[in-house]
Amino acid sequence: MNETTREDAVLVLLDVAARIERRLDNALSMTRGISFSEYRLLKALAGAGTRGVMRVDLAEAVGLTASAVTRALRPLEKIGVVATEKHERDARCSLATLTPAGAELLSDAERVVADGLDAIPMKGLSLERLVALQAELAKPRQAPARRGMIRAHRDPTSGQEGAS
Amino acid sequence: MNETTREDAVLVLLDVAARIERRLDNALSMTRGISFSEYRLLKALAGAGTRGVMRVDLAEAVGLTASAVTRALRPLEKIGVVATEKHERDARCSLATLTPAGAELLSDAERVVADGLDAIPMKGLSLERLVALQAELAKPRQAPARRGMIRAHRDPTSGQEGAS
DNA sequence: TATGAATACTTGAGCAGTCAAGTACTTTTA
DNA sequence: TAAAAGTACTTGACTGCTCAAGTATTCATA
Repeated sequence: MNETTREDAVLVLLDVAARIERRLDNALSMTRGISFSEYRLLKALAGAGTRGVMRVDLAEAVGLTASAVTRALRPLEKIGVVATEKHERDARCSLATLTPAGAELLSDAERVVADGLDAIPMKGLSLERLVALQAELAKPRQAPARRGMIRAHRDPTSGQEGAS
Repeated sequence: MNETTREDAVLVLLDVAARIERRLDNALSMTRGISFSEYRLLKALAGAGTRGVMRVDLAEAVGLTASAVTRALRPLEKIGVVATEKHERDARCSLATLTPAGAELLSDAERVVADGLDAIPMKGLSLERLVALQAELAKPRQAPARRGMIRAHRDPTSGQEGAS
């Protein structure tokens, strides 16, 4: 029966998350014409400052695949809120940055999100626990990288390091 | 800055939920060939006992639209884990029930989910808070039903009442 | 230094959901 | 009791994601 309680908790957690996400998504798309995913992308870009961010890191930051980021970024570039430039030393990478227009859109969107969140009483739900849970879940699933199979040539001078 | 902290908490919550859902979905589809949505549908059907459940109530229970339930139920019927019969007094409704094969699949799937959850330390995250949050979020968004616009002819004898 | 492996990104195909509109039926009300 | 309104479900068109495969590039190594 305790088993059931824990599963119920998880089911409720998932349900709550879905509702919050849908609510924020609606608010954003109605008032600013962007989706919640796009909002998260803009936020991740802003978090990287003036450095450009690679697609893969963006994907990691917002919980999408690189493929999804490629597709999501295109319209954002088209409307001029995101710009892409080449990495000067690694031609494979294209680094995305927030334009001034993008920064403005983001700050508008942040207000929308804050308003949306006002209706949601999160107090009592500890951020620490959630972060711990997140870290736990972000661990590699299996095959814990037996040899030195670490990301090879990440360049400290330009790839983002703290877009979370 | 407190504003930011709360938004961060929500963002982390959504992230955690997405990771858990993906993990369970993978586990279920690899071992039992069903998605997490399908699992939730089966569970909702089981919760209704022998009574059939209407599409709309199923949708409400699992957080999908009636449209999505219609589409999701079709393959489940095809493989024989769900059966549909007509409501005897309201020809609009089709009532879904779990077949014995469906009940068996569900109990297998429940084991898979329980195993998947074992890796997730949920302790410290109170179910009560989550449920309160869920209730809050489930409230009608706006236009609180000004006249007596309540669900009309819900039949106590067959429509489900506790499939949650 | 040539070759194989890893990495960054893009693209094609497919899937699972949404919304809007349509059908069939039931209830309300004038 | 006929018309209007509401409800249950389905369908068509679309979106936003995924995975798998392909291209271009860089790193590692024999």
